[in-house]
Amino acid sequence: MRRKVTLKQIAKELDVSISTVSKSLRDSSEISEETRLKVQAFAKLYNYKPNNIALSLKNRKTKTIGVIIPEIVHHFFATVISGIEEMANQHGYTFIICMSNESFDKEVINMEMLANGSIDGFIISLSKETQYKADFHHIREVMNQGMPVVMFDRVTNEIFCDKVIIDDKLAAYDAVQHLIKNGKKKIALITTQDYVSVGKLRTDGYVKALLDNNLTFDENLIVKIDDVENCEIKIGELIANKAIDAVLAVNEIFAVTIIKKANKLGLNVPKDLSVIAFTDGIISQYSTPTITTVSQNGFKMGQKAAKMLIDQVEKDYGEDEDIEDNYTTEIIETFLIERESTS
Amino acid sequence: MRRKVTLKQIAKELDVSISTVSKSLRDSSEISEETRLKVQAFAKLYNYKPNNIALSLKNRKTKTIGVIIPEIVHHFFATVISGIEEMANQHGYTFIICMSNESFDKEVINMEMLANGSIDGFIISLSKETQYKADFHHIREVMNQGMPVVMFDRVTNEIFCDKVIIDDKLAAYDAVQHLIKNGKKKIALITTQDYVSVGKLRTDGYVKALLDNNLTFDENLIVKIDDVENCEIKIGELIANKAIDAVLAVNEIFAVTIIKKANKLGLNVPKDLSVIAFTDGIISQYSTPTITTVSQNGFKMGQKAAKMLIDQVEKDYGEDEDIEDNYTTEIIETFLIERESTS
DNA sequence: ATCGGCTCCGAAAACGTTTTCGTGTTGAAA
DNA sequence: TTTCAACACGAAAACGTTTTCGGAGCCGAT
Repeated sequence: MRRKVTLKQIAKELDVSISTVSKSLRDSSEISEETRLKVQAFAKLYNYKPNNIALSLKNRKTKTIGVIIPEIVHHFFATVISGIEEMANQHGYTFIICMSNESFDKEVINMEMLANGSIDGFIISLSKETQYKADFHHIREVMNQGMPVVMFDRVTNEIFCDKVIIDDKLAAYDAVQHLIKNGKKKIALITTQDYVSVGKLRTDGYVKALLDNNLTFDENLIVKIDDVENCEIKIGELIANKAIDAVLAVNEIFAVTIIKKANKLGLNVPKDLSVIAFTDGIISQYSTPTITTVSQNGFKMGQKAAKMLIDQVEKDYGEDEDIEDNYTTEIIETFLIERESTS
Repeated sequence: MRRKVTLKQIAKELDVSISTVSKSLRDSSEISEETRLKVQAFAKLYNYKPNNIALSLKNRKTKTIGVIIPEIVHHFFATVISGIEEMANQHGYTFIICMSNESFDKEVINMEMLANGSIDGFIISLSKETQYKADFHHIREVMNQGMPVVMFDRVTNEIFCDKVIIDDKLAAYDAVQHLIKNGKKKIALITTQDYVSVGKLRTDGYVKALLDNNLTFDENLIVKIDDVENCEIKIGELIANKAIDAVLAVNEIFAVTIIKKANKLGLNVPKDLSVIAFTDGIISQYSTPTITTVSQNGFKMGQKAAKMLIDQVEKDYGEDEDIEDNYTTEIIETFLIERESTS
């Protein structure tokens, strides 16, 4: 149970100064070869590794990213994390994950908790409640302290910072276009409440596609669901009463739910009802029938977000105070993965 | 863009010493009420928060847990993380996640990367490759440095440390028993290679259940799959050639795959073929039919693991060197969630 | 006047690094 | 013999805390 060895201990043991040890290990030319080798050998023997915390304190850089997401038991977010980890790892960064559980308060607490020097910057996807309240003071706070922030997927126009998103409106537009091309005329939309940024945009795209194709836009064909738990009822009503022939769902759960309902009613998917879902996750790949989805490429989003953040962090270092606030918004391309739920 | 304010700055501004500021903020009785309030007001105004890194250095405790898992885009592991986060948060801990991607080398690198003082202890689930190689020197290494380690799910008997697992053998036994009770006689097992600890145990349970019920144990009814990608072929052969009436699958993917194959052959699940899967994830809940699963309760596993680790970390603090090495292994109870794939 | 005991505060060490700036010792050139 | 550079190394500051210890200054008691 030998505890970690420090420079001081090595110095004492070898009867040289701490500086000499440090320099030796960093191959400084100030040190004679003899001493250098001696120190290096000793350090290797005792498996010396510089203490990260001490380095962080000294350099005022932790090489750690704070990631705040609504939840982690969620294919899309898990995929984003995966992308973040890849990029972070590549650049020698680690990351701390906090979950807001869609709660505003927890989001705030987590940010404050990490903003005390523990991390170099944030990657965040806003909680529903935060988007609902439209209260972003905590984000401004950390940015004011000079901490870079990158938002992904659930973003807001009220904050100027780097962002990574997909073109939700266009993606929805294209999906609906695809359904129309296949002869569908009565297309429903199952989405979330409008305060969720991506939900609103997808609705816009859906509406635009209908109008551009001279289809009547029927308000009643849009089902807005606030809670995944109780989606069954509303979706059940939709399929039972509206004689629709296609559906665009903003997530997999909604999609698989309506497919199940349709099957129960003796409807065939995709013949009687075509279904497209946002978020290409595990459900779409393994449900019966498999579901056509809009691929969000969470992995790439994570990579981009991490890259942007790291660039910001390391840029800060050079320019000191007069940072040009030219933030960019990266748009990740989406594409339709066609499976059995459309024909 | 005011950067974070420090004790030193406050001290200078108020023309007192750093000690006075520190003590004031910690409500020390050494400081007069007047000074104390003045300092506190000033600190509040400038939104002072103690620098975490400095505290970590001073206390030689980071209040950070290192979590190493094979992958994160995986329902079970994501759930465990969720449990860890809950417990960690409750105790004021944060955690850093690293993925081994089932690679031994990456597992080692990640551990070494974090063992330099960045964290107080590890929670780890071994990578497949590590279990295959049975090389655990990196775990021993960090433990020798006095860093607590807790393993979960994918564990090894060769390391003595706290562990959190389910009783895989018993769970498999119970699942098979359930199938037998329902009149099934020719029960197949779709599992992984034996070096994966849980795979081996589940096989043992499967075999024992058969023998205890005087059913013939047929080696050919066990399909061992190394790679999820190519599972379709082997599973297809099983269902086509063996005239089985039930299956125990060690994960959801295998289960849903055989269900799909069965459907294609015109077999009805559960009537012609009953299916039980390990790991209660999202697929089982939404596939058609929904799948009966052995619930592993990843959330609870995460909680327990985090609790055990935190206890170790904070115990160390008191007892110094003569730590009683009485490690415990927590067994999380499992239960069968009956759904449509069994009758 | 001296002493003891408060109250209130500051200096300094410590955590483990890196880096700047001295400084002492050589050897060679003048 | 003096002078000067080159070489090899050490002292100390800095990062931001907390905490121990040592005083001042003051008041009341001897």
